[in-house]
Amino acid sequence: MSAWRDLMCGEPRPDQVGSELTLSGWVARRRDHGGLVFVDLRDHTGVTQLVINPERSPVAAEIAKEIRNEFVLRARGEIVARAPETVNEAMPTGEVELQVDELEIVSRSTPLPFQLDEEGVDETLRLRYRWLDLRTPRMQRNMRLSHTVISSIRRTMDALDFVDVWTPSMTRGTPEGARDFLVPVRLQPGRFFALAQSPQLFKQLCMIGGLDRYYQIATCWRDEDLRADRQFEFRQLDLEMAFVEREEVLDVLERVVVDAFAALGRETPARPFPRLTYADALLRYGTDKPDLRFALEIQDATEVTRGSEFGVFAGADTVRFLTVPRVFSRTELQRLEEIAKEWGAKGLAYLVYDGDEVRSPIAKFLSPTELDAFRAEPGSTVLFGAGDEATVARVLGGMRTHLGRELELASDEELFHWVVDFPLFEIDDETGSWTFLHHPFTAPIASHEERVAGDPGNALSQHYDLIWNGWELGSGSIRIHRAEVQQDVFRTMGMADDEAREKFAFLLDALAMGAPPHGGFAMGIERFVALMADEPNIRQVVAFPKVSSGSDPLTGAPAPAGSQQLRDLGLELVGELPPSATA
RNA sequence: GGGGGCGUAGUUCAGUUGGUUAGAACGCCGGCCUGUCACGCCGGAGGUCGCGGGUUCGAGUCCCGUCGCUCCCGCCA
Repeated sequence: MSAWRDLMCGEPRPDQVGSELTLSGWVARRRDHGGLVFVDLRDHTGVTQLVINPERSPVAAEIAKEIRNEFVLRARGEIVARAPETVNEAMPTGEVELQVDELEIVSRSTPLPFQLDEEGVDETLRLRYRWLDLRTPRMQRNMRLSHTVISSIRRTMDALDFVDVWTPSMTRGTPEGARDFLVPVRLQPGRFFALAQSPQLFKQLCMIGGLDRYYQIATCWRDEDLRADRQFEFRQLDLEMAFVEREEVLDVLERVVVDAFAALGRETPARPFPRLTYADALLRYGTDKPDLRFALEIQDATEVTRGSEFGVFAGADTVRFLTVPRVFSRTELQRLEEIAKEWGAKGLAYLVYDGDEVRSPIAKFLSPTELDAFRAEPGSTVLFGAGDEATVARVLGGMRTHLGRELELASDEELFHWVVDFPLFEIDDETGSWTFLHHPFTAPIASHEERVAGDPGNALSQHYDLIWNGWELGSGSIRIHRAEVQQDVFRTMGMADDEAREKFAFLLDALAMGAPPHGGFAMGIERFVALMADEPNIRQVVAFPKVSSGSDPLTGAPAPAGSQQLRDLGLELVGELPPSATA
């Protein structure tokens, strides 16, 4: 029993009536009745009412006059039962209260910049005073939920004999992928570390090093624009396993997810999670991370519309449509068309089945066969995408997601699924040459190894994504474990052998010295927790996040560097910089 | 780099077609109050309407620019 508190503020109950004890916490509210003073004393467990009665303790009553919101108090007194008419059924501790004998103001507080019980407070203000925001039930819940998830993950990994290995944050820049955060080095001016975008290569080296099952809650850094689900720095459950095939990796991840649900006392999702191929996902949902909580599916009409009298259909590589169980007004359709155009559509053809009537500017061009193919229930709308395949998928996929959200079509179940059989390569729009879809260490499926060099566009990879309600939780793959396959991949990407050697000598050497087959996964911790907490962005589950411009309202970082500091690093600022950049 | 939304008191917001001294609630300060629990009552302080420019007799309101926040596209191996 500490002198500071014998119970937490949420704990007093009727069976403790009569006990003399100390409570410590923050003042949530003071109700001063002139004589009697009531104080709601709060900590993260809850609130207990203190009663300061001048007849019981004149000294405490004198002190109580000074009390303001968010003062830290220590109160010693007796837990007493409340009179029946003063019981507060709305609070767990509402049957009792602490009659205060001794009261100490442990710490004072200035008036707050915002009220802790107010909703909708500007987020920058909350972040500027995050220590206050953290006191709110929302943030307490999120921080503790985050902890519960992470400790559950560690338990699962431990139970499955994974070894937690620390890998460097400061490492060598990766030539492709996201922008690196660079760290200048005083001992070697002009040279830079890059902050790790992920421990990818190190964990592969762990496998080659015989560590067999590696994991880490790894912090990663990527210098890309921030989003609701993206921060400069974030954590991932990073794992890698030797002598495994895809199914064993997926099994581990499913356990991690199910155990986390159980740790939070929630109904666990059914295993195994459904599988969807990349090709199927793109065809039916127009995206590789579909939200499957609603059933809308895209259908292909390319065959049906071949030779259509509607020129747009006839001239398109691909024609697909999405049937939505709702009728839209002209205005709504115009709005949808604008959205479709933002995604690259030239327009948005539609058929509205409004009762017996079909509203559509294009119906008159369509043959009976076509109309038959598109026929839908009265009270629905068919939306078309026509053009190249990628654009059609993007437009109709985007439309599906947009309408799913807008029309609130999603069921309230938690849906996890895997997307598998991704292509190994895609054409880089800028260079016109082959580039990897995920990273260059992903293995092709065994029967497609020859295609790496011979037919890259048709080589499927052993990559897999884990999707939860339309959010990409993470991804992984079986990796290349043979140096010659790795060389083939680099060559297909147009990387000369000496260039590959220069950038990845250590990997190629390692692969050449007894590399076991291996594969792994990386799951975004903050995304997982944000979804668990039902928060719309990951800032709400990060203790001290950055805002979308990339700055931290609390510390004011990033900040200019002093000129001496820059000189030590061999750095000089050039070009036009905002005034704030000069120290 | 591009597109959308927002910016009025410490906070959350209202502010009509451009028109008198920019309001409310909560918070804050002072006073009263011994059973409240969103305590109550009385009184008070508090505003560069994000910033700059323009139109106008007159701008919180209209226009242009800019800054900040936010969501999205690009980007995120």
